[in-house]
Amino acid sequence: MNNRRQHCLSMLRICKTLKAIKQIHASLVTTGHHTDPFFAGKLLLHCAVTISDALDYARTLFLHFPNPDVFMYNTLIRGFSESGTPQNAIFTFMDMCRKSVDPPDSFSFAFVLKAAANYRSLKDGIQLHCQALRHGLDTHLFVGTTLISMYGECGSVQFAGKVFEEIRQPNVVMWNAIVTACFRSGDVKGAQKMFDRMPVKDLTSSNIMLAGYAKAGELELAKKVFLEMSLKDDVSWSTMIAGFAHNGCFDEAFGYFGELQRVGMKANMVTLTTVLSVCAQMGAFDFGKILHGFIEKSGFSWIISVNNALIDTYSKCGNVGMARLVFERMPDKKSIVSWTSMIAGLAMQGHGEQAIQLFKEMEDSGIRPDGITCTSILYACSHAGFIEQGCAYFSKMMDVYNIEPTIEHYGCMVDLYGRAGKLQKAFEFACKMQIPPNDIIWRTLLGACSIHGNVELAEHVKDKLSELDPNNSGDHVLLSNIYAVAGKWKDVATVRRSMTDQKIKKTPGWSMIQVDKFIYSFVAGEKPNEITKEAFDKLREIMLRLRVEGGYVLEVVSVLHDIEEEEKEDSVSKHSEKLAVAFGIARLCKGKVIRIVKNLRICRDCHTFMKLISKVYGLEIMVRDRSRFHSFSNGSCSCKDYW
DNA sequence: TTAGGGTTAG
Repeated sequence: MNNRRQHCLSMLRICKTLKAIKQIHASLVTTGHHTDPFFAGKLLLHCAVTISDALDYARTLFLHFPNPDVFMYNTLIRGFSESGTPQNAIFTFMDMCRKSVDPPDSFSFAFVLKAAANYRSLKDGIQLHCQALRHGLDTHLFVGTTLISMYGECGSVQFAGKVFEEIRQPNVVMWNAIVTACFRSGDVKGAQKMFDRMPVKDLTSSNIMLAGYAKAGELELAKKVFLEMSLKDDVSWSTMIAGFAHNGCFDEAFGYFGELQRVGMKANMVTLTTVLSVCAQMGAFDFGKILHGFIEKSGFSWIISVNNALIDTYSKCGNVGMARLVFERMPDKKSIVSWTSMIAGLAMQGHGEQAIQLFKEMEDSGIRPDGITCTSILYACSHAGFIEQGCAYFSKMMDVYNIEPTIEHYGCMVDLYGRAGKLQKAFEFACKMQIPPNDIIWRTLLGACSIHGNVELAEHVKDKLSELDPNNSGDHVLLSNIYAVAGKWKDVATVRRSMTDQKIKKTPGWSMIQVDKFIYSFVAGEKPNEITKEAFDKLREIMLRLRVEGGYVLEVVSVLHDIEEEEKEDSVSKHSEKLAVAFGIARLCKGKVIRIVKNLRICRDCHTFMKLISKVYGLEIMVRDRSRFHSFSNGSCSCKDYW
């Protein structure tokens, strides 16, 4: 019997797929061991916990087992608690209380409380707490710790505190749990107090403080703790990098990465994915390439998450070819994140057909899309003008893949109709949504009204926005631009006045360009300096050449005021991306691709301008705007003028 | 205790 047990265990150890699990199950049935609690328990554990997609099979196994013991109940609860449907863990737990001969133990409570925490159900959490109390397990170290975590996740720091104070001698894990719970509930001061009270602090406790401060945006406090730490590990460093990156302080995030290397600490895979995501957000292509080289050399290139980050980085830095190369190189190891990143990357570049083709390949290879994959394919359709395909994917998502649409999916659909000029359809769709439309939905529609010049609907939509997000400067500017295009100058003035009255400031546009090792940024309306003077001089020269050789005429519709034509020209010609591209032409070597990152969307005039430069100067220009890429070459753009 | 894919707009 012992030999058989050993054999079964070693079989399970090497078993990685559901198919292999089924074979082991079949062999247990032939020998009659499938009803033995030992074998059944181990098999169940493997299905419910170890293998990622075998939870349904675990449930079937469980249901066919005549008298499941506590271990089997706990295993199924554990599997469900980490799944997409943690509520099932609660149902299994209730079933256990009703039917099982043995009562739930500390493990049952630890797992089921984790489930309540995972879907943030305070109501279920409290009921489970009462049950734990009834069984005398509420002060058990494991159960108590999960109770604290659960209350923290559910935002109830008071209850977490009450549980904590009941424990006579909390260990360090429990202290960490109460500090985390405070941070989770947004109680930074409480976390600080608890941290000060801790009798013993280990490295983990300090790391929790770093992460908590950083997530709360308290970067100075995080820095202080970091400096005071006598011992720092790789987690401390990557927490700092991620913390600064999350708060938009990319330079400092990079700084910590440099410092980490200087002190001789080794970057782990989390650090690398974090730094890559900073590159992606900044559009820092050259640095991304250096990191890629480092990853290859240091043996991280087989890790799925690192590859996913590389795909995303290359995509967001405009090199979809390199992204594709990384993607193709991971044949059996693509995760749903890999597929989604690649589809989104293609979509951002305006390669709608290729995105759809890849989605098909994914389906053919038996991979099920998740909600985010569906958002990406809908995004691809809306940005390529594929209305029918977009609608078909939306239906397929619900009917075939059983995915409930979220606000993001609805957003894509409103964009799909709106961008294509079907404004009425877009409006009706927004009104009929299963969830209440948020500001983004209405803003999408306002953007569509701007593209297609529909003043009446724009005013109606702006009213909705004024209820949901009244101080958003972009909405005011957009409405003002819509009026300006329609020549309604009185209305333009009214919007302008209300912006001044409410102290709403227009976000200035900026563009960045890297030349050699430096990043230069150009901000609309900033004071002239040496760099901008150089850019302006070059820009004047370029404009002249484009007028003569390319027949360029400024498009000046999208300017706020009713001002003289000449002044409008001046305003449009100052757009930051024009200055950045002029600077690039002045400073970069011939033949080098000009890469620009911009914070807002590119305007129609700048778009025409870039197309002409690419033709007249024989250059390749890449502009990453707020939401996508424009690759200009030989007089045309990859977005096919649809954006 | 750290990370990684998604909707809009200025």
